[in-house]
Amino acid sequence: MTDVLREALGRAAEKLGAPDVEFVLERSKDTGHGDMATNLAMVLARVQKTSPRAVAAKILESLELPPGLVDKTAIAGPGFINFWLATDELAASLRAIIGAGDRYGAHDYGSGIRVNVEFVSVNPTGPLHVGHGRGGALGDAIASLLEWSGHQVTREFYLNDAGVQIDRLAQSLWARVQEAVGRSAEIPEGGYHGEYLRGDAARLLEREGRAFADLPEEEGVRRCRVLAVQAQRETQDQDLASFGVRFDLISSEQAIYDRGAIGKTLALLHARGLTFERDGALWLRTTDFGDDQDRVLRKSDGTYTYFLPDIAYHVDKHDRGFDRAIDVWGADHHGYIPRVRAAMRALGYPDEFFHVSIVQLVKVLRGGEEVKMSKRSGEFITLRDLIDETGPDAARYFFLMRRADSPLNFDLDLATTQSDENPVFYVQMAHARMSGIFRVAEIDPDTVSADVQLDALPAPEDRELLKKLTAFPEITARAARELEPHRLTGYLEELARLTHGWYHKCRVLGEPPAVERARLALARATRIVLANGLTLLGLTAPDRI
RNA sequence: GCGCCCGUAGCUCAGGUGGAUAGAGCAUCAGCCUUCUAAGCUGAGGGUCGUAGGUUCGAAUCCUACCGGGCGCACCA
Repeated sequence: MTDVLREALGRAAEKLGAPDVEFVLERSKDTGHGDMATNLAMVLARVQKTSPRAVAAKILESLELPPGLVDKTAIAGPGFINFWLATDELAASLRAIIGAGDRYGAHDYGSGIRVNVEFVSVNPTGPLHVGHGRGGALGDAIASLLEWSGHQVTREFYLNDAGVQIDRLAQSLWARVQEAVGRSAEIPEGGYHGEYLRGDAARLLEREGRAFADLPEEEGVRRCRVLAVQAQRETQDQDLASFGVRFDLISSEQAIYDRGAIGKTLALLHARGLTFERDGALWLRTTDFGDDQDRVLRKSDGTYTYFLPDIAYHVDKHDRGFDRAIDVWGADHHGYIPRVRAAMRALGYPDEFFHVSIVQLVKVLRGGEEVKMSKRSGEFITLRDLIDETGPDAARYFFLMRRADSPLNFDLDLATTQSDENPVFYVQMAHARMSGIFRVAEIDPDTVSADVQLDALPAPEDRELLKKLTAFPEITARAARELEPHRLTGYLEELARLTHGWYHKCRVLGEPPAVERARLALARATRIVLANGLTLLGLTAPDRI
């Protein structure tokens, strides 16, 4: 309906001699301002140097609207034009919601666009902590939003299974193995002190036999390299699975080395004349592409920096045919963005190809006090601990309810509260209440007819709730375009508030038949939108709580 | 020192491609239970949108400077 109105306004602007003017058509924030509002007159007035209200009057004169769309128009404030939508138009929206069902809010504008969303991508050196949980929730939600707008999405995890940190992990595990058979052993400098390696060592000995500990150190450590990574990956996968996050592909850094992608990437950059040698090292001239200093690709000792395999990995994403590569990174990596972007430009990729969403830190609060985390000592709140305490729904919701680039306070007490103060509970409760109506009536909601007389909805709350439902597709589109799932949690809370208010004020069952039928349809539509929003974010939509 | 992010109600935060009287939740205060879940609802108070300039008919939003907080500035990963 907004499209029809927008086109009509565009044609009116054309008649007034401004064919390509950009204007805003939005939902009115205030019910006194009708259902829709546009600033078209004010924008035109600026160009034509006349009074906005006078222009608004001219627009309304030349505006040709199809019948049955708008009941009433008004010029208001500094020159806004407000529209009151006809009841028939709202009735059509109700039918559209019910007709689309679990696809209501989906779009197809992303059709044919292939997107790679890479997230979590934590080193396989220990369990996931809460920060990874936020990245996981965000990446998964971004991926889902893009799918809902028609994109073809691959969820990918980049596994840093090469490099010096894996050596230290292997040495640390070997030390725990020695310890487990009663020998004294030291965790190496920069190694991993966490308790989890003790458990891994015990399981390893059980599986491989006690003789494993008697291997020569070199061989023992070598085998620990593989076994340690495997053990951490298993734990991480279990944690992610119970969090409802699943990947289409795990990409290994080691594999990038093994298949010679490093050399190819180097050759690619060299062929473009963008590398140079200085002080025995090989550099990439990233300053030509917006970075504030050039970066080393190959150190003077002959080994590669992390930067080079990372470029190779993104080349690989590009070669696999993705139109966009979206990376979800922790805030501590944001300084790394300019050099990777520079590398992408150096390779001639369009700027839209590479995007990074930064996730800020999570502060966990209990009883109003911060729960301190220290990775160095090996004591930190793991994602597992968090899920065990709050359940996956609350954890996911809390991670998503703030903008990713602002720090998050995760209030454990609030997340586990079964009351309206808890936003997850509040939204799920709204869904459960809608389901409750059908349960009591002993009606299958999917059989409720959408073909109802909207005049039979007597309360303003009926109309307000329905209008809110019709905003859902705009919210999913905006959230997908901006890669901002928090827009959806915010919308769901607003919708839940209206739903609870409507439920309280407007009875459904036992009303006159026409009213009951209309409200059953409205309850069905509300249930659909709440369920779609929750499902999209990876949460359950319970029928009872 | 340089770069990026942030600064909005007592608290936690939306709004940020310039638009109408700056919003929500929590907290506070005042009310409301013969109900399809009170696990709920209604109302009130509460603001120099960090500060100072600038652009504009119009700035929380854009620009500049400054103040405060976070993160980053490796031939680490």
